[in-house]
Amino acid sequence: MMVSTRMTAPERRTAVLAAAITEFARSGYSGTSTDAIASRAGISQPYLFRLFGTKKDLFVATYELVSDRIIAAMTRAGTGLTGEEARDAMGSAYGELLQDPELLQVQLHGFAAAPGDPEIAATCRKTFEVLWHLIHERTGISDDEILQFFSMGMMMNVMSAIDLLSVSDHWAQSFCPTPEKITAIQAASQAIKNLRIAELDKTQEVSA
Amino acid sequence: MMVSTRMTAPERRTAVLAAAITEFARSGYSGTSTDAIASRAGISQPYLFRLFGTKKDLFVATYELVSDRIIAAMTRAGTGLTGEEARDAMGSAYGELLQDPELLQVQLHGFAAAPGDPEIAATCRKTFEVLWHLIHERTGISDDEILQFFSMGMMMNVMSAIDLLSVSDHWAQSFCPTPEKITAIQAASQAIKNLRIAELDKTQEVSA
DNA sequence: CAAGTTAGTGAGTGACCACTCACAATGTCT
DNA sequence: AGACATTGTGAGTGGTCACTCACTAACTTG
Repeated sequence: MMVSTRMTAPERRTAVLAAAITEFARSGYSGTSTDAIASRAGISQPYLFRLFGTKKDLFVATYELVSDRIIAAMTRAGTGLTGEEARDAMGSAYGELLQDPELLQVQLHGFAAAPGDPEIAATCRKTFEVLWHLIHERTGISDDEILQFFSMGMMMNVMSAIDLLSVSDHWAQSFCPTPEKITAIQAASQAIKNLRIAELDKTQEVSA
Repeated sequence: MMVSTRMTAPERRTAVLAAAITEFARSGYSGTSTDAIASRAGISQPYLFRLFGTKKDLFVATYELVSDRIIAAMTRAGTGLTGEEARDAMGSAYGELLQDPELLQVQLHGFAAAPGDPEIAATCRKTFEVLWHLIHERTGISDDEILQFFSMGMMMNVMSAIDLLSVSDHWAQSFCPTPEKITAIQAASQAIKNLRIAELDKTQEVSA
């Protein structure tokens, strides 16, 4: 019936990771079933275990992929610049990730899962370490400024998770780092919400 | 066998909420079983459902209690002060919560659960709103400064979750907001870790 | 003490979940 | 064409989970 598109194992792994980002972003480590990831990736659930071994291994791999993408985006933004220019460029690069909230949300779910799992906690600390040195070396800003830089990043993670910018009141909009981006981010936020609703409808259709 | 200490329902509710804070802090919304909370609270699991109706209702109640405590701590710190003095006092009050990480971790788990549950997301936004107005009215600082204030708070939530201050390298210690508190916080972090290990041992004894 | 109310539990139930194993389909190489 | 390796799945399995129901134990009030 279904035309089976065979892939190489590495190809399939990256496809599974893409699905895992979406599912883990929404429901977190414990809240996501391996079944949900497998069916989103278009493979059977047993094969997912052959590719990744364990749910935790898959989560860590997903988290690390997300971290790599974030680090890559910031590195890209900072190349050729130094000092505060580099800092600002890297900061905006992180801010632009708000428009693709899945990455930030997976990161947040890594942090949230950390108190219950030392291995995940260690992975999170490792990416902190890499990012700290990246910023330190590229920008040369002070420790305090790096702390503020990270803080703003964590704030954005949370903002994207609780969809803060969907509130139109002044207090909520005042969280938007750069006013001229408000409309773009709101549009993105709305688009994602529509996508989710559409998906929900689809699920209901199927189960009906 | 067990001497049953009967309580009134409200008393029992607060006892259950205390247990829920501990369990949800460690394992989050999906990762925590109602059984774990009930047995920590010393009651049967069916009675937990009679008291709270639903796991989600219990989580929201726990999150709201935590928020109330955080807001109370900051309000207490800020009374009698204005402007930057009030801001600094409230900031240190939040910083001191690092020594009792359960509150910050429950908050973080609320944020993490938000993308998967609109009701939880709305609850999180509500506490953001209350806190924003509290800070705005008590300190009168600018919107940007409030953003920075919140950002630092979110940073501390994450720091406590991934136990960042347990790393002794310079980059990690540079995240500690006030150097003179390092030893106190590290001591607290170590004490909590010991507690957890002791608990784990106890569990293993029981199951052995 | 009897009647009523409130606190509390033992024993399930159906659904789901991480993970396994034996086996099939599809390619590649000679 | 046949041997071999790789990709992939159907059908489970033991365990856990949120939640329910019928019931008992204890306090309160007249």
